Amino acid sequence: MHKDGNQVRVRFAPSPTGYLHVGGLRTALFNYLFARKHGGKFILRIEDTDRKRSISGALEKLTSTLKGIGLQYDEGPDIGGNCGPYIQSQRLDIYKKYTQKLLDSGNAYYCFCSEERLNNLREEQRKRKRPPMYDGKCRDLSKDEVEDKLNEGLPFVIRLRYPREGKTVFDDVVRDRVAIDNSMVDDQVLIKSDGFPTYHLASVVDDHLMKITHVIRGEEWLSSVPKHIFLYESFGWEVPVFVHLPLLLNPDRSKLSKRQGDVSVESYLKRGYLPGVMLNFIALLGWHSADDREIYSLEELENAFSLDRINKAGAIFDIEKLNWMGGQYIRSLDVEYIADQSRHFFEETGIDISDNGKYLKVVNTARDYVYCLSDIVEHAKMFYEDLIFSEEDRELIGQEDSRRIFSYWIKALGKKTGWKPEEISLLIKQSIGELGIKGKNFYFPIRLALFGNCHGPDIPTLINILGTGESIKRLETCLTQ
RNA sequence: GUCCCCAUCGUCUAGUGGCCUAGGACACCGGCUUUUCACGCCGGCAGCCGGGGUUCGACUCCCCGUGGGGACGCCA
Repeated sequence: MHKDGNQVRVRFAPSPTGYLHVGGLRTALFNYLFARKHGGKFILRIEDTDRKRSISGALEKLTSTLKGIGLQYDEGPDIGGNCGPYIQSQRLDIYKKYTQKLLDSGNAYYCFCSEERLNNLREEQRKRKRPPMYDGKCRDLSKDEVEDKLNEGLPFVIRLRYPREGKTVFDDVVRDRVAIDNSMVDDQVLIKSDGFPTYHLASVVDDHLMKITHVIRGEEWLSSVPKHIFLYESFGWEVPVFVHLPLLLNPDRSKLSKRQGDVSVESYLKRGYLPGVMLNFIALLGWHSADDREIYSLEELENAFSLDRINKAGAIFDIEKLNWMGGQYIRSLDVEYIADQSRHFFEETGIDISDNGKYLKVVNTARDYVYCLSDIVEHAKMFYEDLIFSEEDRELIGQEDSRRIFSYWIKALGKKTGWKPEEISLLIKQSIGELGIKGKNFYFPIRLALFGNCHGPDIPTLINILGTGESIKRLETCLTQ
């Protein structure tokens, strides 16, 4: 299943931006699934080589989100492993060592060009409708020239001396064979002037040192593969298998971004989209089994997943379908589980749910209306709080017929406690007959009195949840208004 | 602009030359159920980007267009 019969080792390598992007979650998930499917290892590595972008606390947030959603990694910054450290900013000496090898072999060179010169160069090239690339000014500096500039203390970067002739052909599990002309590949900066490596150097070095067998990442990396291959070959290392995943897209088909909606996994989780839902939904963006199945637990995905069923085309992140799936899960899981997961949403609102029997009934009823847990409160609070009536509601409540209904029901319900739903159904029929009020004129006032809304669960359910005492109390409240 | 990638209902997708009169799911529309809403059930609408080949036969293979996306940073 992989080269040399070695154990599969894959990694998810995000930069610590402060939240987990749904695109990142998809990459993480596919890596995870592939590792689990083949009994391999799933590694978390933090790519914090951009000092401007790193945010404090991001690491903790990331690791807890990953674990919370169920993607437990086998090696990583907080849990260690044999190939650490797993944070790139702690591996600077390693990159330095390998950069020196590149310098020695002539596959990299010092560049002293100022940012200003580079900007002007690019601008000029753009104007001439040429691809913006480094012009190689420092590519052929003599040893002495380099020495002099270094001694002068000039700031420098180290660039890859990429061949200008020929073409690079490589295989990708998703894209098949890809060919890129070497003349199109830039002399990539490997070490920035602050001494930190860029992605290209760091990820190649780390992937090799961490014995990564399959590089599974987003398609945005496809065009830099030649640089990576050149690096592997310069070091004399084996090139891993590349798997470039189709991009996740905004509704307008551009690369999924936070400008067009919520892309933070944490915020979905916070709103009570179940972890399993996020995973299940996102697995289907770019992957699909041969049959029509769409609902999978993480464990089932681990078994069903395979790289050869990954799609080539990008997929729009469609929140409508996410919502549908959310509702499916909320309705099909054990009510105890849903109730338990929803508990804190009620507590945050200050609702007293200490009566567990009632709480379970409430959740069981309210879950028909929602696709994420936080919305349950909206459909449940009427069972706990005093009802608020609009002007229109009051008018209906105050009508003579309404008052007759309330009186009748107060009296009827008061005869006993522990009414069963079937008995309530019977009582409804009976009261309609005796009062001579039917249809909307009967149901709307009583529903309003009990629930504060003309729409919602049926009356037997309402009374069953509220209990006889509270039901009578609510009817009396309306009668005295 | 250059290079690379991609292309089946509005969306996610099944389809690997005949099983396709193109299947499923979301959304949408209609019906049933319900006092109502929601859930649920049933049904419907809707697609192979275009043009050339190859072939007895193309959604499927090839070419050319077109369209979309990505990359072109001392960001990842």
